[in-house]
Amino acid sequence: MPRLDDARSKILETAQNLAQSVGYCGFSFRDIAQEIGIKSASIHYHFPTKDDLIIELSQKYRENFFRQLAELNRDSTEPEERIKALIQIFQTVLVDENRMCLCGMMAADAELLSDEARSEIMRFYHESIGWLSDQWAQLGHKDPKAQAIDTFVSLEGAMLISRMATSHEPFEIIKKKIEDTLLSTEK
Amino acid sequence: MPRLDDARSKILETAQNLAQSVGYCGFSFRDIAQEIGIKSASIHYHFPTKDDLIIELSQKYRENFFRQLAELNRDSTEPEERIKALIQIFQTVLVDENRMCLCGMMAADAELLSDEARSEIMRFYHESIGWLSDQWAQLGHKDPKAQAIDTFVSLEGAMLISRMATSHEPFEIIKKKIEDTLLSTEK
DNA sequence: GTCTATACGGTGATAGAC
DNA sequence: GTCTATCACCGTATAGAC
Repeated sequence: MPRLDDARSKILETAQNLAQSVGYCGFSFRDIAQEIGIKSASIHYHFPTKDDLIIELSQKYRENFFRQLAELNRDSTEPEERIKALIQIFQTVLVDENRMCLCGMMAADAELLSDEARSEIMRFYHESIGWLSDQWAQLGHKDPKAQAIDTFVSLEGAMLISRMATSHEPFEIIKKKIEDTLLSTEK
Repeated sequence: MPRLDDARSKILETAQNLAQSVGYCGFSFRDIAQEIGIKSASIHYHFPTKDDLIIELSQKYRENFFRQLAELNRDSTEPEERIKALIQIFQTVLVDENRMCLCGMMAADAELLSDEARSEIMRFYHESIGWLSDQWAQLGHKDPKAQAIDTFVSLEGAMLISRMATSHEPFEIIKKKIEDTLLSTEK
């Protein structure tokens, strides 16, 4: 994934990192501005309101996430490997970057978001469940949608609690649980 | 649980409800003040700083929570029933009050909290895992601590995502999964 | 596109009257 | 204990120069 160095992309990238670290109202335009070395007024040129920024940031996050999943669908023949790769994406965000999934973080802030921003986050959730349902269905799971929701919700909870507890143990346990379910799911 | 009507208790109760709805930086002293019909300066008399308020609020939340669990230990002879009752506590918070568990919400805000406030939230987590481990151990689970963490993390994730998606489906699925595990755990 | 300057409400917090 | 008044600061946002 190429990192564009134009201001607009920098703003989006920095805002996303902050949103995944401290949530919607935990960062300001001035925080973003300081991080990338411009003034907060310049950000308003690209994104008139904070809501505009959050919406586009969430769209980009979703598009990027499902682009990765689409690559998994192309590269991996086995749904089992794809689900493991999804877990790895979340693990990298948690362990290497010490951040929450944007969806989980914005879920906590749901009551503070505009309807449009919240819809964008909901779309991330529903598309994730759709993708996971497909994988579990291909594996012959008897209730793929329930298993998909279980998988997603457990991973989000694991990231949330692991970050707070400054321990990767919760994530590792959920990861192992999903892998055990993969092993016990008959094809 | 008796509701005290002195100002201090009202402040704590209102602040807790707000914290569970919109998180640490989603509410202000003025929000609390308006809700209970006093001025924000009066709150500072009882709690000099917002950090003081959050710390005491978190302590009270934890004490109240584990008081309920202690009652379960006294009233229910079966660990199975106790775990179901724990799920019911979270379900009431989510469904009837449309709120997050305070621990999960503060977990999202972890980077914004003082060390002391964060320690208080971590203590809630660790005591929860301790209690759940005991129950699963009594049921003869082969890895009670891992199952305890799985249970807790899944419930937190379920509350987080259910609230965002305005659907109780994720919570219901996690609830059923835990109940299935209860059924399949040999004594 | 980015800047300076500024508006203006919200925020935690304090001083002092009652 | 609660109030009014006030503070310094931070928040989003805008106007207009360059």
